[in-house]
Amino acid sequence: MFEQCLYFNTTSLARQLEREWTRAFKPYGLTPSQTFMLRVILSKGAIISTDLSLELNISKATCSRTVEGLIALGFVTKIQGDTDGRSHELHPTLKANNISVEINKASSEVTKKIKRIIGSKEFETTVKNLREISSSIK
Amino acid sequence: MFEQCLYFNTTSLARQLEREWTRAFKPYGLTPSQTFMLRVILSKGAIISTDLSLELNISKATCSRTVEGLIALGFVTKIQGDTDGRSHELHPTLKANNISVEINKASSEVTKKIKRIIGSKEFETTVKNLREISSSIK
DNA sequence: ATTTAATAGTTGTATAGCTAACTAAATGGA
DNA sequence: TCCATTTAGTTAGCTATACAACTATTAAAT
Repeated sequence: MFEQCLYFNTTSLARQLEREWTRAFKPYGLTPSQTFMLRVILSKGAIISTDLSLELNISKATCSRTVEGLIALGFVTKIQGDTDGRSHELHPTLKANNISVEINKASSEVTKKIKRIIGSKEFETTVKNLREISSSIK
Repeated sequence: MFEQCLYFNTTSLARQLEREWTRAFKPYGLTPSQTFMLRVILSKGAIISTDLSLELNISKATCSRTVEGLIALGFVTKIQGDTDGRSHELHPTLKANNISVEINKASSEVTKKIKRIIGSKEFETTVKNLREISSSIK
């Protein structure tokens, strides 16, 4: 019924992709949201909440809760920086560093699989279009 | 960081679109999920839960909960059909019929706005690509 | 006809997301 | 210096979503 609808088709595909990436990260006891956040923290080494929510395009409330989860799982620690008393730096733990390579690989495996199915070219133009739409309505 | 990632960019755009469509349907006291479900029910006249979840690409559990919400709001009624004792038909109420035209219009206004920003052509190829990806990984 | 399978829906439990309201700390005038 | 404003983060309360386990009903098999 909603063949032409951007909202419907985007949210619908998002749900399907959620399933794929959930499966990929399950061996590490992590959800996609947790994993993507952890990947940012790992790649930056240290980052504060505000920057993290910008990078991930989520609200600060959601960011706060996801960080909480990663701390509970022992993948992240909060470290009080000396510059600003309101915020603290988020650091990856050893446990996080140990799976860093693997979670990146798990994600790229799913990507490869989908690229194989739909073709590299269509994959890339679609991603490009998504980003353009996203940034133009921001 | 995830410029090339289909998962990240799809879910990220989905969140932004959610905001746009939420605003559009707010005057009717409905969320996007509720509204899209109601639009299906209005267009079919009568439909059972299983068909509804297929049409919307959601799980039967989610479907059940969303229907519950629409009933509580007085937009839908459950009617026991005579064919199958396990299921019941979902019918739109008068209250639903009264806003039918308006909610369709509200949705197409948002669509128009976004099309104006990004261009009709890009809009349409993107939607087409999303559908192709969706159906090929199903 | 009776037992087994499959199907339709609901409910429990969990994560992810949002907005709004809040606390605490830093910044900027006056 | 002190008050007002901004900024950083958390908490409350809500919806949407899924999977898994459940009830009830129908269909199929023997």
